[in-house]
Amino acid sequence: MNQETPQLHLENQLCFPLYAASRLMTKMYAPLLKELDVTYPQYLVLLVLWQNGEQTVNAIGSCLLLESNTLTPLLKRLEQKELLVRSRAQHDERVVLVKLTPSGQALKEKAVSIPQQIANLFSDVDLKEEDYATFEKTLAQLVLVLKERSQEV
Amino acid sequence: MNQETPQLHLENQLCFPLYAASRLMTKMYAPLLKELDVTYPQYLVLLVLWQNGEQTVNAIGSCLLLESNTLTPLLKRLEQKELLVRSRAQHDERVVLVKLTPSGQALKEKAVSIPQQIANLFSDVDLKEEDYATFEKTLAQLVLVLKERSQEV
DNA sequence: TAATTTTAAATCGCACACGATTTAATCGTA
DNA sequence: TACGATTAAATCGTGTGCGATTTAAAATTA
Repeated sequence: MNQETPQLHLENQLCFPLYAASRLMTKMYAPLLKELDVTYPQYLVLLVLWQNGEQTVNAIGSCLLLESNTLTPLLKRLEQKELLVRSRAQHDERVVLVKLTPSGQALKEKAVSIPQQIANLFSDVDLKEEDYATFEKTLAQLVLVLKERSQEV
Repeated sequence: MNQETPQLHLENQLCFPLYAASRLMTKMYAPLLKELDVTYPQYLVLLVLWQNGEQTVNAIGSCLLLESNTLTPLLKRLEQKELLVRSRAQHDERVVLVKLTPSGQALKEKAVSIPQQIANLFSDVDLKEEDYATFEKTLAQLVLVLKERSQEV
């Protein structure tokens, strides 16, 4: 069809492979997360809580680049599952503290094997160690740059 | 906090940087796409139509890795904006053909500058040409592998 | 040909994302 | 101490994504 504007071809965009990879990767996690009865974004919140313990909605958001408009409903769902509790901070009533329940903490034991299970799904992929290292590093750099850019008002 | 399970640390996941990069990248496009009055997924559909011309819902979906459950409502919105028309194929009434309207075709002229504008936003980023090439190649490989895996039933 | 299976979209329900606004608490300053 | 500005969550509305199901048409097969 249109050969005059290759810059608009799907395969020449950086954005699309990122969008595709992100969604496909999430789908790989789906069957594993089903065992935990959580969604992928809920899993990310749990990762943050397992790693850093009790913290504010904003703190979780700054880890995951999400805001209260997304987090509040998500946290309410995790609260309904009794994986965490939300409470107003005493020293500042604006702040909501999020803390794992014992059952939320315990769920970590079921989650520890997930990274290895995901890695196993890639075990047969022939990818140069070196190229993968470059990939991870460049991706991290990209995220950093994008974060900077998005904060510029 | 928890030093015993580094495999669950956010920074050690591959999935999270992909998720973050995808969302941040979409946000970079937002102000440019606002000029066209389309969303990012709508823009992707237009890219496919500009590139390949009239085609079925399934064909668009296989380019973008989306299915009719996502595409049908999205295409209806683009139809309401009069950027495209949907019609049943005569030879097979199950199939819906999607075709740009003149105004949908014309919108391409406003879109051609977008890739360059995005590139300009990265112009000051110090990234080795070579590393970026490796990055793009590895990302494309990753998407291929993930596509294969997701098709395995 | 008639019954069964397959296929393409559409529909449904739920859970994100996110821009924009609102609410309530705290801060900063005159 | 008032009072406007700032801050943290919550709320609201729209638009995806996607698993699951439904609908209707076409293909296959008994």
